[in-house]
Amino acid sequence: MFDDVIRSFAELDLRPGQYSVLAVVGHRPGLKQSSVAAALGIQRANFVALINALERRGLARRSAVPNDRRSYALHLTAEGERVLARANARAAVVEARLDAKLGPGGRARLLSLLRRLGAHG
Amino acid sequence: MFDDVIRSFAELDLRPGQYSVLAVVGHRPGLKQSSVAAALGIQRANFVALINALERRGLARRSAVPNDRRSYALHLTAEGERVLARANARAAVVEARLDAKLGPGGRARLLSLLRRLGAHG
DNA sequence: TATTGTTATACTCTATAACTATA
DNA sequence: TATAGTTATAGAGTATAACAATA
Repeated sequence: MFDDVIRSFAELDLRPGQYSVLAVVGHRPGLKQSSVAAALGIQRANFVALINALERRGLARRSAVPNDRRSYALHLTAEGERVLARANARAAVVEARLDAKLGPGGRARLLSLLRRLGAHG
Repeated sequence: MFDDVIRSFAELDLRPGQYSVLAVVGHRPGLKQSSVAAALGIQRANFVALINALERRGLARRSAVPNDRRSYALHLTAEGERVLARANARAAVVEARLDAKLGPGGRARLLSLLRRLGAHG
């Protein structure tokens, strides 16, 4: 299933981790670099190369934060928004395939069970 | 959940992949090295270091196969059986924790849904 | 003192190509 | 020709320590 996701994004030259960054930054523009990393469970040391690559490709950009010269705020470029939209479309196709396999209500039942696994205690 | 498994085996100095090898070889002694690798979805090139480590620790051993001098048959040593038994006990504890989180019948429902995800088509 | 971004480094898992010795 | 085991190598992903700039 994860390989299916990887193949699906490969045509956009996007790794799953890169897609998750685009999705978070697209949904909440202006978040600090380390906040995005934390939201995705990525350590900030490892996040640097990730955001570097997206910035080099012109999909995301760092911008200065007023009142805190240590931080960068992250935004998508117009091209980044376009790539994110195309990736979302592909993700929807993968999800539809999953739903077809799981049957009606299957996804909700699966997510409910998986949430319990993550519950603390 | 996977981190829980890793922590649980760490006290036996066993990685999840090593445990899976012990489990397969313990359950079906005499399988060829490449059959065990294939059964676990591990490429034979990467399996070499894995089985080397288990053999060096005295948990598993390679033995000659009659009529095919290319192959090795894999078996557990007495110590390997003991470590496997202790690992199985720890795995049972982890499983009990999972069952407690999932509730009655939860595991069966979860496995049923996951099996559908793996179904071809 | 603590935090942000960064670099360097190391370890695990995985993937591929190529070799050898057998079949 | 094909297969079993092996070696070498490279790429991701991830983890920790340490540093400079800033708070």
